[in-house]
Amino acid sequence: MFNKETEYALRSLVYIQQQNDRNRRPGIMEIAREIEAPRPFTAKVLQRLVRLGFIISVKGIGGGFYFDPEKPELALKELILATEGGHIFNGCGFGLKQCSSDKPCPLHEQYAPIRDAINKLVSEETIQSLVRKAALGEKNHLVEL
Amino acid sequence: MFNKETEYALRSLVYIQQQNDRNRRPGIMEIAREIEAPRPFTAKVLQRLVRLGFIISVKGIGGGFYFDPEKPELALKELILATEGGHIFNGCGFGLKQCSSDKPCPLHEQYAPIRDAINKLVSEETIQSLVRKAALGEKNHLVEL
DNA sequence: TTACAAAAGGACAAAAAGGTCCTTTGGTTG
DNA sequence: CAACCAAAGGACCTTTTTGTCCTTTTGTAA
Repeated sequence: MFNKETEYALRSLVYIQQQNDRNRRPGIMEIAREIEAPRPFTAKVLQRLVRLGFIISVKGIGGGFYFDPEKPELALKELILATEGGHIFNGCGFGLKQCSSDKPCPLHEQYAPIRDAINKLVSEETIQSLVRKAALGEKNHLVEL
Repeated sequence: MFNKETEYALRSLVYIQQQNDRNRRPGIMEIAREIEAPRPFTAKVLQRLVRLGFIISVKGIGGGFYFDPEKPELALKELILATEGGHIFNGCGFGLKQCSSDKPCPLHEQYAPIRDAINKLVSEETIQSLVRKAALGEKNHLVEL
C-alpha cells in the first residue's frame, strides 16, 4: 500500500515514541535494528523526518531522536502526505482518467466510501494512538508492530 | 493505487470490450491512442494479457484484440492478481510487520473493513460491468474512462 | 500463394525507487 | 576546550519499473 520510505517512517516513529515514553532517545542503529530496516536508508528517512519537523534529533554522545512533547500528536495523514503525497486520498484510485463527482469514472460511486474510510482512518489515528494501542495489546501478548 | 501496467491493462481491456460490442477488433495503435498510453509499452502489456488468456489476438490485415465471447466476464480482481499480485488484498495495508487476526497490528481492526470493501468491489465488478456503466453514463454525458 | 499488415518477441534505454558508503558537521561531556 | 560520538549530507550504486526500437513471425485476404 505504501512505499518503503513511508513504511520505515511509520515504524520508526512508532518506535521512537515508544522509547520516548520510557525516557529514552533511540539512535539510528537501534531504530534500524528494531524495525528491521536497512541502517543507511533508515538514517536517510529519519533525516527527512527531522527536516519535516516531525521529530527532533540530538547529535553527540547520548544523542538520538525524539518527539517534541509540546507538539500535538502526529496524524498518520500528515506523515503520508509528506512522504508520498495525496494520491491515495484523491482520485478514484483506479488509474482511470481524471475522475471527480462531475465526471465520475465507472467506479466512482463504489469507490468513494472506501476512499472516505481511508481518509477517516488516517486522519483520526496518530503515531501516538498507535503506540497506545500497541501497549494495550502487548499486555495480552497480542499486538506487534 | 495501481502500477502503470495494471492501469494500462484496465483501460485497454475496457476499450477493447467497448469496441468488440461495436463488432470491431482494435489494434495496438488505436488502443494506445485512445487510452493515452505509450504505444510500445501498451503493446507489451497487451501481449501479456494475451498470454494470460484474458484476450485473444489476431495477426495480419484487419487484426486486433478481442474477448472470447464464450468466456465468463473478467473480474477486476483476476486482472489485478495477474498484473501485481495479491498484496492489495492481503496484509494490513500499513506495511507493519506480519499482521493477521492472531497477531494484529495496531491498525488491524480499523483497516479490516476497508480491505474487505476493496475485495468485494474488485470481485464483483468486471471489465464488462464497467463498460455497461460507462455506456449508461455516456448517455447523460457524465462518465468518461 | 504471395504480399503485407499487424502482433510477438527480444534487446536495449531511461527514470525512479531503494539502498550503501564515506566524509563533514556539530553537540555533549569529561 | 578537546575528544569523541552520533546525526547530516552528499555521492554513488543497484534494482525495479517504465518505456523504446527493431526484427521476426504469422495470419489474412487479394
